[in-house]
Amino acid sequence: MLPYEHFGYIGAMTDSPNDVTPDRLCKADALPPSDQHAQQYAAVRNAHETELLEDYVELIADLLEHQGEARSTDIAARMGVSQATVSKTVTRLKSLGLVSSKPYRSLFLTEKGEAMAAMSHQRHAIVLQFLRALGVSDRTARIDAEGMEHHVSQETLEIMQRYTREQGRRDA
Amino acid sequence: MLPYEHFGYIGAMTDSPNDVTPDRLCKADALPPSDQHAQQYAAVRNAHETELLEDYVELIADLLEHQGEARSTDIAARMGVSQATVSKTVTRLKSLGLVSSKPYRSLFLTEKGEAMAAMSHQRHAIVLQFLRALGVSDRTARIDAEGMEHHVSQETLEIMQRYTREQGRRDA
DNA sequence: TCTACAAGTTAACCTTGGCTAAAATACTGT
DNA sequence: ACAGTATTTTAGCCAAGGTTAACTTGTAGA
Repeated sequence: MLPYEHFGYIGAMTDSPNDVTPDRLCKADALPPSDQHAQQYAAVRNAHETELLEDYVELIADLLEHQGEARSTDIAARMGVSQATVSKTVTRLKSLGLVSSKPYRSLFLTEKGEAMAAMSHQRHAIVLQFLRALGVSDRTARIDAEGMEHHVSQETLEIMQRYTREQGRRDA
Repeated sequence: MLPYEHFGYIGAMTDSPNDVTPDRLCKADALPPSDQHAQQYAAVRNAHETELLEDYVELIADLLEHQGEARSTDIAARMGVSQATVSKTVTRLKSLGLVSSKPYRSLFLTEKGEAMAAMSHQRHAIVLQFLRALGVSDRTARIDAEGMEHHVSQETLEIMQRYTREQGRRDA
């Protein structure tokens, strides 16, 4: 069974179709020009390339901070993946100059890796806080943030940040 | 050069670090339990599996609607990939029962494919409208929506929808 | 100390999603 | 009708990210 079959959103929507597709997005809405359309997909593919690397680096930074060291076992457990997979990915991270380590020893971030981790962490935090400020439950916000963070442009990040800030003021 | 190096978000943030990391997310913030953490990543991997399929199916539906037929050439141009890639992916879509076609002929969606396309389209529309309602520019909203749509849970979708609706009322 | 168990690595394999180049099929215009 | 062009498919290549199984290394306890 395909994952999407679990999603079951269609049923939940049929009662208010007008809210879903206002005029500017309904049937008559034309397709964007091919080249622009292609650029959108290219952006997504581009994001995919670094997504996993960012997740690793971010996780390694978190482990270093909270546990004092970053071990493959922990990464494997937290990523829900086998140790062999971690080992292979770490090799790649090393070849990209993001991570350093001696064989059979725990992992460290290079300067480049730390920069990436810091950026990733910021982005993650902004998206997570935004979702919570919107009213999304903590559990869901965490899951969604994990997936969304790599696809949010700087423009949108700034807007999310502003929203979160204003929302906080409103509560106070 | 890694794609993330183009992003350059760190510089933009250093002036207001307090807005970025409030107490509950700052250094002291503990890691979630391993198994829950693993589930988050699993959810992302799961989304990745269907992402591309959904994009294809959604695009095929759009082409059928706006151009009357869905040809590999158009898909290749719009996705920004080679025709060979399209051909291979379409083979997979057929084996999954989402698309049907005769060799060297244009493509159709099965019932299952249409259901997926409809769901995908709805989700896409909700996210896009939400971003625009937030104040994101059209160009950016399109790009971000394309990447984000596959990672937004139903709970968040409903909240986005409500926000967009209320925002619309406020404007009126 | 040395033996067992835990942790890390390596090898061999799979699928997906890209690519190019070449072959097969469909379409169009004279 | 058929020659030439456009489209689609096939074959062979590659890298990424996953797996299991077997091997190496590190470490802690008797």
